[in-house]
Amino acid sequence: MTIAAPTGSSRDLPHPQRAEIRLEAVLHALSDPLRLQVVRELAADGDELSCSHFDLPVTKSTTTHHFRVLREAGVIRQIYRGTAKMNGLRRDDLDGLFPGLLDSVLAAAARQAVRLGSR
Amino acid sequence: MTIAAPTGSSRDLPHPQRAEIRLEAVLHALSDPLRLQVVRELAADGDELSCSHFDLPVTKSTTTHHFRVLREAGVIRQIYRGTAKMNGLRRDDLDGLFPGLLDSVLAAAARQAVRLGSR
DNA sequence: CGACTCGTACGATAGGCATCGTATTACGGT
DNA sequence: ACCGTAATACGATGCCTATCGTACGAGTCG
Repeated sequence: MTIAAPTGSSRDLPHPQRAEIRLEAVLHALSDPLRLQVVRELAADGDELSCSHFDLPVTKSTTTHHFRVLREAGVIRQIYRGTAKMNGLRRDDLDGLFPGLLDSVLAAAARQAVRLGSR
Repeated sequence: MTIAAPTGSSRDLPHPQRAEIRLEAVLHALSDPLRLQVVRELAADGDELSCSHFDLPVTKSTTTHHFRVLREAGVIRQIYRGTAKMNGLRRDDLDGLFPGLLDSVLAAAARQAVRLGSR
């Protein structure tokens, strides 16, 4: 065990395995407007985005908290890339576990955004 | 306006109109295991069910609370029918607002039920 | 090295919520 | 008219959570 850091970074974050992801936790994670917005942007971009890319109307502490909720629910995957932390949707795992769910939620969110003030 | 009670009952419950239903509220309502279970049974039955039909591991007070959350989120419709209160899924409204969402969630719940101890 | 940036950790706080128990109201039947 | 049943209302309680502020740790670049 002399080797501590497998991939080069000394920091690594706990992610639930695919089989550990619970539907209720996913729904709960998505039921917050801030977090749903983050997920929508991640899905729209399709790639990894840094935490600082998002311009959320809360402090950095709160932002960290929301990202952790999403990660612990299994919705996103976070990895450190130098000084930034990159966030990516776990689309493969979610689609594998709950086919169509993520797309339905994203479509619903998009529809509602149009229905309300859009923006 | 001499007629007060349209359908015969003096009690009526506040329901959000279709346009008032918010995705976040729906997701939050479905993120509770008890409530998700109720919605699954309602969807399986396809018809209206009385509150007392459900055998939830909580007291009646708590049951009332959960049904109210579902109703106020716009997930179910409740009407008094004599001494019982019948509950029905607002499938038409939900499908109209968020096509495919409800079915995805139900399918996801069914899959997870099989994946875990089923029952 | 030193300074700056990104994000975490920890504490504190206030509000929400799931839960209960008990008292109360509304209907239906005897 | 009376009782039983279905469900609500209300108050209490303890937990969860969204939010903040400040202090700290890890990397990057001058």
